Amino acid sequence: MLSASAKTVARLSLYRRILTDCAARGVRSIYSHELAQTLQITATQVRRDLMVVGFSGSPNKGYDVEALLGSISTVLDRAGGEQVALVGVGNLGRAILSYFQGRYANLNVAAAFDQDPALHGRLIHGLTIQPMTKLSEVVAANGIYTAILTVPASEAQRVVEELIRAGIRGILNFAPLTLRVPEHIYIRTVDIAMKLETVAFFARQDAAREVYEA
Amino acid sequence: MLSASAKTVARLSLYRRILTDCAARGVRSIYSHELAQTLQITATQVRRDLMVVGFSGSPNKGYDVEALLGSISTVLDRAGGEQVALVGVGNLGRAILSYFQGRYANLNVAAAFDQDPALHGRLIHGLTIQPMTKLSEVVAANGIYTAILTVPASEAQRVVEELIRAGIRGILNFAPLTLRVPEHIYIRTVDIAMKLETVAFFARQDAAREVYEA
DNA sequence: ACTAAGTCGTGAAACCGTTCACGATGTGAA
DNA sequence: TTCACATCGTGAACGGTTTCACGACTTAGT
Repeated sequence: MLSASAKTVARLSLYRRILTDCAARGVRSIYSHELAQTLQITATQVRRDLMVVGFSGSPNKGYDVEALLGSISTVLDRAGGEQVALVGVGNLGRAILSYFQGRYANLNVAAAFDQDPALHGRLIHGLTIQPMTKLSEVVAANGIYTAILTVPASEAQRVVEELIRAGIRGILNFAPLTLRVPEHIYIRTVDIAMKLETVAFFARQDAAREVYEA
Repeated sequence: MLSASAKTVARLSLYRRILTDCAARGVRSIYSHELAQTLQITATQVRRDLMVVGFSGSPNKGYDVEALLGSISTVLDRAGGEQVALVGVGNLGRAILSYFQGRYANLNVAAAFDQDPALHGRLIHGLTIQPMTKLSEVVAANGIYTAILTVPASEAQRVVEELIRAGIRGILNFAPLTLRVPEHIYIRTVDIAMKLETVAFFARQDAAREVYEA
């Protein structure tokens, strides 16, 4: 069993994206410093990460693009492709559905749910919106264990409990609050307002610094 | 000049959200461990962060909610409210516009831009979409230095250069690539596909662990 | 007034992730 | 073949963040 940190896994995903692009352009091999430069990290970092997946390059040719792609995919991908459920088909949910529409070969939003009866049965970005009551059934039938949660903050805790009951073990949450989940559930929250506030803060600091240093 | 790390600033934003809620419910004071529990971090972490903003509580009453709110807001907020531009009014851009619509008193999306002439002049979620050529003018006129970038990956690097030329110093990027920006520009990328892949990876690991440990 | 209980503020330690530094390795040129 | 060179793999050092541990403080109860 491979033990990689969340940061390493995240970077592996980014390496793969670059490698896929390289492969498409016919590039056969790549050096750690090339990958590093594209992502604006250090070459050592890249080599460390690849060490984690147990991949070796050659001191002269660097890394074989196809082989590395395969190696990373073995680590990141689920056989048969990762099937994901999206819960909460509001504006953000739709945007995400649209974004994933056939974009990634191994990462597919396979079902979409909403509690609003007005949406049930409607076809949105290629998926028929289903009622929450179908959750367990669909999740089990499709071998889904990962969900994208795009419901209002007020609903999120309740819905997350439904998800877990239905067998979901990994959740990407967009509701701006900290959800309570059992130990064995992996959950990451993307808090856009918080991120934006952070960006604004540092943009302002830089402005101030310029002023003071002038 | 206050020197806080990005992580601390991010948490301050979250503390404030909780405190705002407390204030609305009439709660007068709060202990570090209460804030900690809500965010699922440690009480020490909370106290450290508040140390950074120079706020003191009392050993018996904890922190005064109103006073702490004011203190954090002094650090995070820009006088008159933060004005932000959104560039790229596709599905995700619209979802974000809709989300910020009057939701935060001190954080306002003040202008939206797109390169598509078909969108120019159209009113979407309360904003009239403007052509990119208006960027400099509008940014200068509204004192904007922060932007949300929701354009396709293929356009992102070009657009980010336009933003910087127009005076933007902080960028929240949703395009799935690493953008090249000068030293003094603060940029954060939210890469949804990468995040989802990470979540799926760990959800799968946990599943495997359960199986092996059983 | 004194004690017990609970929280705050913070120096020091621990932890994790990144970077440095360098030996090992493979390749091409003389 | 041998040398010069560039990159790889990795133990050790480093730096930033979190957590521990504990003295200081405040209040309530006796």
